Amino acid sequence: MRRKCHATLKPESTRPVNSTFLKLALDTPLDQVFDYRWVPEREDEAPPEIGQLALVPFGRRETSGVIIDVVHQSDVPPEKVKEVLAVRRNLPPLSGQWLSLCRFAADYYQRPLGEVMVPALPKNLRAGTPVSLERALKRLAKLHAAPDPTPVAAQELNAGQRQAVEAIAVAPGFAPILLHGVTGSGKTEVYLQTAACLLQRAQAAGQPAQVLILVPEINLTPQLEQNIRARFPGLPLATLHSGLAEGERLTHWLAAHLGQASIILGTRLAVLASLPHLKLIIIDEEHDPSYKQQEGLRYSARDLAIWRARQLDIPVVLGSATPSLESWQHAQSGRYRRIDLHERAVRNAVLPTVRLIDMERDKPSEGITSTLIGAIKARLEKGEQTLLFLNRRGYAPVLSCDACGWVSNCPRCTAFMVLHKPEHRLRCHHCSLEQRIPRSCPTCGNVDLQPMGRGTQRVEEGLQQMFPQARILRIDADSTRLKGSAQAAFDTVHRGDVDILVGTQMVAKGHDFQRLTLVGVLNPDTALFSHDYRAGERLFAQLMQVAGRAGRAGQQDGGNPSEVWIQTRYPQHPLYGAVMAHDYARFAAGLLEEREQAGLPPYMHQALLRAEARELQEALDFLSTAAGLMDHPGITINEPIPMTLTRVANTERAQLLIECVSRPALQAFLREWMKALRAARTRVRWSLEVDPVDI
DNA sequence: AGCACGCCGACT
DNA sequence: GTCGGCGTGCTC
Repeated sequence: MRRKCHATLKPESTRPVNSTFLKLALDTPLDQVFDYRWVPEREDEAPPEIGQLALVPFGRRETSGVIIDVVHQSDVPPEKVKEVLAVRRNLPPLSGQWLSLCRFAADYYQRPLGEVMVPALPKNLRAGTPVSLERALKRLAKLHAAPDPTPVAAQELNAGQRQAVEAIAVAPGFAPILLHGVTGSGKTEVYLQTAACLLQRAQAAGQPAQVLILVPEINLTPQLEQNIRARFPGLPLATLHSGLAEGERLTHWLAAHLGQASIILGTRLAVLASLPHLKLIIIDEEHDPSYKQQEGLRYSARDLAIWRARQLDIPVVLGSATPSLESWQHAQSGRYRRIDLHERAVRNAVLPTVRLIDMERDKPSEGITSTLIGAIKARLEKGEQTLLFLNRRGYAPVLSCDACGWVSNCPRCTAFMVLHKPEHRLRCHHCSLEQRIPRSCPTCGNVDLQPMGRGTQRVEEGLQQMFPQARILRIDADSTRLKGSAQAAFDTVHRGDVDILVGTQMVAKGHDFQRLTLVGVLNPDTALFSHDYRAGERLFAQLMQVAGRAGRAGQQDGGNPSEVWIQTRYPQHPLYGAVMAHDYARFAAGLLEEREQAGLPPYMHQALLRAEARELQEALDFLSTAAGLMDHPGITINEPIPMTLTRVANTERAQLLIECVSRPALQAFLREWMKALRAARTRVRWSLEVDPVDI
């Protein structure tokens, strides 16, 4: 009440000298900050601080934002300026370093500041409802008091690992280190001992310290979390990933923000956490595409992590058996330091033997060649496990009618409806439309509709017929839809209650299955001829990764190394040659040469303007107009083209590729271009992606 | 993006 | 006569 009087006291007079305005970053697509008037409740109330959160009226609703400045003057007409509803006082303000990180991300990816900052904070902090920090803190104490598993001593390091730990630990200031080593070379041990080293040193110096460990997928957090807890009993650990409930997320975020968690383990979103005492960043499987956010703010968590390390002048470790070409090239040029782990650190372990099966000679039945069937049989007899990898879920990618040529097209997308047999459904993997499986052909009435091609469900069915006694388990996005079911499935495999595991890329990452001695790769060839120039790189990484799943059961008894069989129609393809030789360096050298000649990343910097409309022509026209909006010396703007998957959910999509050899020049152009595009109001939905990965 | 206002078609 | 379609406009 009193506030109202104050506000209307003398609207025409000069502003009071002591009036206070807050500049707020709000979660809105409008690229601007918003000024609000702040009035003290009591005479002696101190003004809010930069980095605190404020609740404000915005349009007809209430929203909260981050205070990015506190000023005594506003350029906004006084009648438009509204008053702050509340300031969250019971939270230490977000640091200047965190604000700079967000400012950089907003600037680099061309998004409004508030759209970066606000979604990076737990919803429960944003809401107007008061959050009792005490109760949060109590939960935190509980979190730390969780019974730790039996402590596990640090493993003895081999020469390569020791060199890596020392190099990282003594690194002065900003030091990007590419840790290159195959599965089983002991990268995790290097992470753990490096973290231990830094934390101990900080503790000895009486300094608080935090280590951020990023992993590509939620599925990988429980395993690593267990490792960390076993190694560091009692050490406060926070986890951050999208699987957390809001309450949990708040608790863990607070543990990080208040500096109480020493180790923060998380997926890409954790890179935007507030970490006041950050001293080391570790990015596991740094090449993994999951580090790229594919909607909203399309950031690369790896790139932001590196920026963050530079900002804080701390080391950052990028670990991978198959580094991204960007990182590999930086290592070649000397910008990153490369450390190779040559040996397999696990005792007696040798690399699995990788062999090809020529599908032209050995015709598969039920998608599996006789060679592979024989190898599976041998494993069943010895009580060992087999993993069959097929990156295609569902029963069959398309249902068709032999009589008239009808195929199960999605009515809303330029894609097939995928047959899901256990669910008795046709399902579009792009718009999620579902239909019953038609009994007969919708065009000609033929009752004999044929599934074409093969997904994990069909392979599972075929295996059940071939090996009726075997315990077969399928792990893919469909079989693990329920929360916790993925973990349960992996546990079943680890317990040894599975003979044959069939899975998509979900099974390719992270898990070591001790009794697994055979990996079969069913249909990798499609990636060889993809229009996406990164498909080969991804396939190579995937094959190396899935090959690494083979455990050491046979070897510990002095048996043969594990086997990997790849079924292919192109056994001469150089990619497979490099996989068989476990030779990433050769493969990368070849790709880098191709990329340089073709003018592709990492020798070129790209951005992609995407447009969506009801009619394709509208989208293309918009892109043409956008292309002609500004002069662009030194910048290549290509022809607008329809996207490969042109229509999704009845929306036609097109894109425009922008290229420049200079990143700063591209950034400068994009900044001006976005300003111009935002000013030109259009009916077409559009978005910009900087450093796109799927072209 | 939300969330309003505003002006034309099928219903209790 | 209203309910409601989504076109246009604004958010300190």
